[in-house]
Amino acid sequence: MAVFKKVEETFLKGHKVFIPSVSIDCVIFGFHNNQLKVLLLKTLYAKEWALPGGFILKEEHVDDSAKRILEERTGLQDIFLQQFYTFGDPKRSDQVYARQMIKELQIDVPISNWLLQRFVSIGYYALVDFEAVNPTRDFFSESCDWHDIHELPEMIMDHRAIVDQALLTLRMHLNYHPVGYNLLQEKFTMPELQKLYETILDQKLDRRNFQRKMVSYGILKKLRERRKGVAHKSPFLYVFDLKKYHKALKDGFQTTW
Amino acid sequence: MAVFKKVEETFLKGHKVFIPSVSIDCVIFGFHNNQLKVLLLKTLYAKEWALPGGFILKEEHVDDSAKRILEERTGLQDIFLQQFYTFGDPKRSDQVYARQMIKELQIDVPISNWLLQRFVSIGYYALVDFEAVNPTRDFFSESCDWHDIHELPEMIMDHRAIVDQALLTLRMHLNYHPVGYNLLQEKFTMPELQKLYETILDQKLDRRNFQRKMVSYGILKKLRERRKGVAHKSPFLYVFDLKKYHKALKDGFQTTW
DNA sequence: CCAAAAGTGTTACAAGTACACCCATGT
DNA sequence: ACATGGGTGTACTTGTAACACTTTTGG
Repeated sequence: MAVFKKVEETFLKGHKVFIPSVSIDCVIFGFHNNQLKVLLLKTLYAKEWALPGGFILKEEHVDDSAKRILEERTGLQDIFLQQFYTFGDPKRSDQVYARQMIKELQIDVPISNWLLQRFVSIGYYALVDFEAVNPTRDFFSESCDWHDIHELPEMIMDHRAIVDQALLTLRMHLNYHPVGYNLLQEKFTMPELQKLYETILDQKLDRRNFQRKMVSYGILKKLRERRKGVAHKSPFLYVFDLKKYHKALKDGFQTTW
Repeated sequence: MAVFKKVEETFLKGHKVFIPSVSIDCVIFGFHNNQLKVLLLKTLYAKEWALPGGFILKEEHVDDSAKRILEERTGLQDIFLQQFYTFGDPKRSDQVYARQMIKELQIDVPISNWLLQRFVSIGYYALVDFEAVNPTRDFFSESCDWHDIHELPEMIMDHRAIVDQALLTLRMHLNYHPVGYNLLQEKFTMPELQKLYETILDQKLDRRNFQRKMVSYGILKKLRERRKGVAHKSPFLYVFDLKKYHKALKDGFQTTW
């Protein structure tokens, strides 16, 4: 059984390729049907779900580890990734689930095994195009699925707190870095962009003020095209003006002082 | 020689008490003579300076490790501490300096020694009362001193970049969390508070607008007392209204949306 | 008595908020 | 034809920026 082999190999040989004590957890946000979604893995040997995560190769930049983990779960490259916090509570206890696993799989693993040690976990959040993602489970899980941010299932360890922290950070960053580019299709309408903001911020925004503010950033290009086949008045399509978008990101959007 | 003993012990027995692969670096900010200062350690076996840092005890919360490290260097408890980024470039190479040390001290250490491995470092910044600090060196350094943020000496590894990142983060946080409370004496004048802000932000601010804005936060108490013995008109003293200060911190100062 | 710093107030402009009208589209 | 959502404009409120005058103090 391939899964068994792979899990056993990770337990027994992981310490040769990964650095110990440090893991990575990714909160992958997507947007679909006007809802903010998070990509989760159903654990094999527990009823809870888990964040896509992994370990850091001995000579790998931590950012690259996160990127690698993300590519494996989504099939996407060039993902928008942002480190947001490192979780260092000794009682996060990655061990509980790991112990359950070796018990279920009846792998012969000493208590000193690297995976049974305490882990500090570096949290990254990612913004991805929901449609483009091909959710792919890993060897420690039975499936990989999107979950509405408002209806998250039971999650292992402190993963729920990690999601909450990621969302808080994303909300903060929203003021500095317009995120639509990463979460929407190439072409989108203003109402769609607004729904995205409303969903992330979990509050209603004024239609007209939102439009004015977005336009004022000067990073959007309004197309002559309109969204077809929808009920009511057909809205205009927009795309990000990548040149101006990246320039604005570099210069920063807001400073107050 | 006590230093030798302690360093040797860390190399040889550190892996029994600390978790591997993870270190902590602290950027300790103080304010003195209208200048922003950073507390640095002069390394024993190199000409460069280093950030106060350390490792995480096996059962210790990472926040507590940072707190412990800070207490050891400053003699202060209850310090304002904020995790701001985790540095994970494999080429940060903590090893260079460690290797230099074992060469100088002629300690017999195998290449597999825990301290010669790659480290991921969690960055914390701290805001402390300059006057209250008693700078104390550790066993890897010959002295511990304040340095002006604008005149930093040569620093080991990526420590300079860590300081820069800490300062950037502090500037960002300034909009959300007024920091005067941690960096100034209990009683202070408005011009002193303004100097602090100007120093952190590295820009002049308008006297009158600054005062109005600060007062509008409603977290200061104006005393009847004035600063005595200074040239020119004596300025009023202020203290933080701790009750309102903490309430404001919890509620947040700014949200824009 | 004067230079330098501190206290205070006013005005102009930009940004954010609230709200109203008309238009296009599918049912 | 009409209900629903989309496009656009305008007044009001708040916040930020720029700026001037008076007061106090030590030298």
